[in-house]
Amino acid sequence: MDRSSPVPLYYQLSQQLEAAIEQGGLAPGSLLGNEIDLAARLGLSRPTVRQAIQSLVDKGLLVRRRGVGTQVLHSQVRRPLELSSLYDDLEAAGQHPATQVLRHETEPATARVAAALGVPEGSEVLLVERLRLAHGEPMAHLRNHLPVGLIDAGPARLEETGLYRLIRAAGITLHSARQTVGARAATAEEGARLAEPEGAPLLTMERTTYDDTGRAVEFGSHVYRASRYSFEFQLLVRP
Amino acid sequence: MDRSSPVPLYYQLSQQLEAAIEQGGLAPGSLLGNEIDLAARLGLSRPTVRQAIQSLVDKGLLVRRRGVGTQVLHSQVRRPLELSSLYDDLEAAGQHPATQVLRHETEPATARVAAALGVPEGSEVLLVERLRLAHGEPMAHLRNHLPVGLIDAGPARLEETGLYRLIRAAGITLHSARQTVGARAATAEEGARLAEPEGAPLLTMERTTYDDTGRAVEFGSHVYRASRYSFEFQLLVRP
DNA sequence: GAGTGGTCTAGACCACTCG
DNA sequence: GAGTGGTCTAGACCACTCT
Repeated sequence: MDRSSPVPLYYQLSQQLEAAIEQGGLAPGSLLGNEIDLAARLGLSRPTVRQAIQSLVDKGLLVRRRGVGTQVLHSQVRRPLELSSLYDDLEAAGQHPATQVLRHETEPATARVAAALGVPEGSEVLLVERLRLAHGEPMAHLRNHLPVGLIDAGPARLEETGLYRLIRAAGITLHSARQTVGARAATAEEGARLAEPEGAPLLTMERTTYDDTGRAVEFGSHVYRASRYSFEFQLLVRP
Repeated sequence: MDRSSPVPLYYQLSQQLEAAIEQGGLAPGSLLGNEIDLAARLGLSRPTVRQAIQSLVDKGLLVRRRGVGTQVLHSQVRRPLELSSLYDDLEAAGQHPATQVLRHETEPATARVAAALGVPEGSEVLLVERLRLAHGEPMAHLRNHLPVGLIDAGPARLEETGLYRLIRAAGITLHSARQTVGARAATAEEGARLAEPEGAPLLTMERTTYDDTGRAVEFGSHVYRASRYSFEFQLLVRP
């Protein structure tokens, strides 16, 4: 432990434990050893050690049982559910994402957009409509509405990166999002845009994203080719 | 605060605060007052008050800012993402769910089922195949594979309640699940089962559920009528 | 009965935000 | 500079599990 570091001690410890688990130093199913000894060995207080362990329990890497001990989970999978960026996901998967900006303009908010963003109906909002490609093939059609003035990026920057990065770059801290995922058949127009036949199944996602004060910063209506894309995520049960 | 109760003090406090927020006693955007005063007023120590507040921050009801204070979120929506039971969801929505058990038997595990459940390929596993109805209309076709002996419920009990309730009733603590949500066109057979035309869009979900030791307890391949059902959930951003 | 995690206390110092 | 949350300590007692 490095006491001169600005990184909190509990966080240093949780990262060391996580690394040990990921790299197999702590085998799945093995016991971690009790908190008191661990605290004494590291020269930390018990609450600090507990805080480190609790953060890994919250992440789903450890399980604690009263009277038994703290155990490394047999988990086959990791990766938590995150508020993800399609652009970043594709890039991380080596899919070479690209973006075509189809529209980038302000328009009066419809009732639905106004309700989602919490602005008056008819007030001006920014509409960004994009086609997302992977390996040069269309993957998804993305329509987003944002409050005007939230980001100052033009079409050029939108073609280089994802929307979430631009929102974060504007100093906004994302906090939560409400999503609805469904499916429907492609219209002729949608099919032409996504290189799918009319009637092909499409995955739809509507999402409203909120910042850390609870204000809506983005409302998206997205359509994905079901033949090329599915949502994958991990849920934790609330205790 | 009731010190004679077996309910932890931090939990009593977090429930009181949550109730005050839900019922509007604490307005969105308002500050909670500092921890020290709150602790003194309630006769608690500061770490105990912090634990209560932190649990609500984790739930997404409050936001804390160093140097500023603790604020009630302007949140428009609540309901966290949970490992949900379709049966319970429909029942809570007043949709009068019902179940037809189509199959309930053991069979040798296919490679895919074996990999998901972590059992040898070809070993016997329980297959439960059900049709879920709402208001008497088909909603979804549910296929689940489980380790044999995990639950001892026959078809009769499966028609009365959801699978998760039976698993929990068997003394198993659910911990996490890995889900994949996609879409595809209905085959003729699927269409007939769900009262949809062939080629109609269907929502698909595959899910492996794990207990608190990390062992897989259930693998499900489910198909929902996209015209009747969509997934709705809220995500929190990891700090 | 021994060992574990769960809860709780009463302090302390620091980093940050704001006026 | 005043006020806030963030971190940390060194104890204490309790509830539970297992042998």
